[in-house]
Amino acid sequence: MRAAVRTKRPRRPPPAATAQLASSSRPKLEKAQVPLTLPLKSFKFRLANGPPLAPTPKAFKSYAETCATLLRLCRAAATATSHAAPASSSPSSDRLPLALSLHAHAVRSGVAADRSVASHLLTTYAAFARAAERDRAFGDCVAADAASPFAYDFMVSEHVKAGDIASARRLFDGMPDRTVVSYTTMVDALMKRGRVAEAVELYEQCPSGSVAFFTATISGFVRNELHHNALGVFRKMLSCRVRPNGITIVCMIKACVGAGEFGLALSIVGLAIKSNFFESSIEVQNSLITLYLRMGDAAAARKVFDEMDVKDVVSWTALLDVYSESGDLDGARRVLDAMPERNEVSWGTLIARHEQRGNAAEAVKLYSQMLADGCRPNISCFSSVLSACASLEDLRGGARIHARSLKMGSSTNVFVSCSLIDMYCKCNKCGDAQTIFDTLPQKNIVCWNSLVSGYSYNGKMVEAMYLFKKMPARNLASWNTIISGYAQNRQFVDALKSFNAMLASGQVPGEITFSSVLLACANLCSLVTGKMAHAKTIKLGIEESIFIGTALSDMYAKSGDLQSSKRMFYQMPERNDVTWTAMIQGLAENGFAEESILLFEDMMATGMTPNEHTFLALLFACSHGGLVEQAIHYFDKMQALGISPKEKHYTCMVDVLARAGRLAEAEALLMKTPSKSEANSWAALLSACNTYRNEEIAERAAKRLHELAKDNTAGYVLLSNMYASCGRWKDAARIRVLMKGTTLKKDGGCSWVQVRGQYHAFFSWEAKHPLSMEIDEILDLLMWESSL
DNA sequence: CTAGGGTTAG
Repeated sequence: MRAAVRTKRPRRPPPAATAQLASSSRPKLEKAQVPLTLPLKSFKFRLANGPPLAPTPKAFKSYAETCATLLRLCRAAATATSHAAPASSSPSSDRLPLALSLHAHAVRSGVAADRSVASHLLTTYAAFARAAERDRAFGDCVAADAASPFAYDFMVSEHVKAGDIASARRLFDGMPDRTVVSYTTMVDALMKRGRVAEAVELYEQCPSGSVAFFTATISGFVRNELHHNALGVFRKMLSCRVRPNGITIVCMIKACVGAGEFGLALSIVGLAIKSNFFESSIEVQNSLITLYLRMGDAAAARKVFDEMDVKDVVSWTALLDVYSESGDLDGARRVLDAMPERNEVSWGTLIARHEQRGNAAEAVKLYSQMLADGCRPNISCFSSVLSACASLEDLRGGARIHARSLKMGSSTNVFVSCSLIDMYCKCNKCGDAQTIFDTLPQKNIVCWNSLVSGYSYNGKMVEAMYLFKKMPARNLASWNTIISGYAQNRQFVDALKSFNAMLASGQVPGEITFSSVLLACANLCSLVTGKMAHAKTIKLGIEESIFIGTALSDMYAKSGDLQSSKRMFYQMPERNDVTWTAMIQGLAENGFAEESILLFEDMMATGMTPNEHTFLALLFACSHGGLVEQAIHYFDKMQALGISPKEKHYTCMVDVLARAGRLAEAEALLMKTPSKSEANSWAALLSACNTYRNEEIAERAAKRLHELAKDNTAGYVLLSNMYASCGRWKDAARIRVLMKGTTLKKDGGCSWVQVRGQYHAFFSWEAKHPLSMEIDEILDLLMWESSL
């Protein structure tokens, strides 16, 4: 019975079985298992019948071929095992001892040095992940002069796969004749590790070129964001008459997108269609979706997706990004839910987009949903969600993610580490950030910049500068970090000093640099320095930039040169809400309240939407111009536009009302303030009470101020002055005593002069200037002379 | 023994 069934099956398999075989996702496994039994049986038979000697050349050849075939079958079994499900792994795993005994017999029979057998031994051991035996087999190969170029190629690639570039390189350098395959392997490995210079050297050394060789170089340049070099390699490839294939097209589309060469990209797409790569390759179609998306043609991207016969996760993820890029994050979420399968990249895309658009809370929420969906976060996910935690200042959440990244071994990745450093610093945990930094096995320049920026964020400019000086290398971002750090911490003199150091170091400043430098100039009212900075922006050809233009206009206004400020403003090719706000504020601060209000009306007329800062500038104008009615009008208008007033808006309103003597209204508004902690408003009211001699409200204001202004020196000073001006000397003295008791000190005055590009600052509370002794002496001399 | 290069996110 059994025999009958067996003999029938190979002749005419049942239709169901054929269908199953055809649809199997692992045809290799089937192929390897089916023919293995017969040759093995005959081999065992030979072993059992005496030592297999090879007396005639014909017999030798036949025996070597048998060995090679058997080893190939062993290797195929090993590869099939590593890809197959665990259940089916047991029948193939016993092939390793077989391979070992084959090896022994091959040695004894003298066929081990046969090129084919030697190569098979090498690949078999590699397939069974036996590195030691593999290396010995290769060593034997070389010793017996049986090492084919293939054996060398294979070993180079094995070292690269193990991450041992040094060994790969050593082997490559010692190769008798280097093949284009090993050149390809080396160039690719070096490019993937960012060692572009070495890769380029090999690229130029390689005497010939294949599609894979050129494509690997193109891909390497793209990976290292050297898109124009990639385009150059493509031109070289064409001039060498090497025809691109689908993989080349994919890499070139990426290169063109990176270089912004959309015209070239489209002609390459034309080439792909002509060569029929487009129809046959899902990857080419996927990269086309992204190409159209980056060109800003979402409809075309959508069309490519819709017309695809077969779509995979990548296609769906690309579509998801088509939605998120156009700002439709809800649509992107719908795509995510509709996808037949999702992976961590799909989730990561959505998380990153939410994080970029400032919706950090949603990013964190999506992250937990991703985990619930069973996706393991990768480097990018960690990086995005940690940035989200940083902006939420969510230390607990951030630390939890830190723990997971530790468990997954991703925490030492530079991207994740930088995000971690940033997150801990934003949560005011500089110590933890420093620990992460110190324990990093390899740091890049971004890690240094992150920590410098973190210290600046926490106002620790001494630490920031210490670190900045210790940096092994500095780039534009490093200089921007330290300069903006000083500017944000209002150490404007230091900001300008660093700017000068930057210029001296030969680093060319960028837009961000100038926005900090101009901010410093504006705050120091240093028109000369500001003008020099302006000249530099013209020289660099960036004065037309919206950021630079705004900063310049602001700098001129703050320095009192309204003429230049206005000229900058009106010359700008385009203006945004920040630009308008800066000009409105500039006019207000220089006392042109009416003009400021008129400019605001112009802004509204152009259809620009004002923000809370715009209204603050406007209310400031009203307050300084004493325009009470307008202030009330704009205060209402602001709320009508859906902008809720913040403390500073209330302060302005209280100020304008109080200055006009409408003290009761001011007090009433202040009582309505959602945040009761604004001491400055009470101080403004108190100050006005002083002017209008309203002791009744003054008492209440003083009481509130006293409660709130535990650390507000201005409040104490005002209160004390108020009592003094009313003749209530005892109260005034009491406040002064109170100030001393709470270790509060009135902020000292500070002034500075610029002499030959150097800033010299003078402080009222201590003699900090190194030459203060000499300066004082000369001052005494001058005073004595003038008194004569 | 026929290798070596690839698609989405950051």
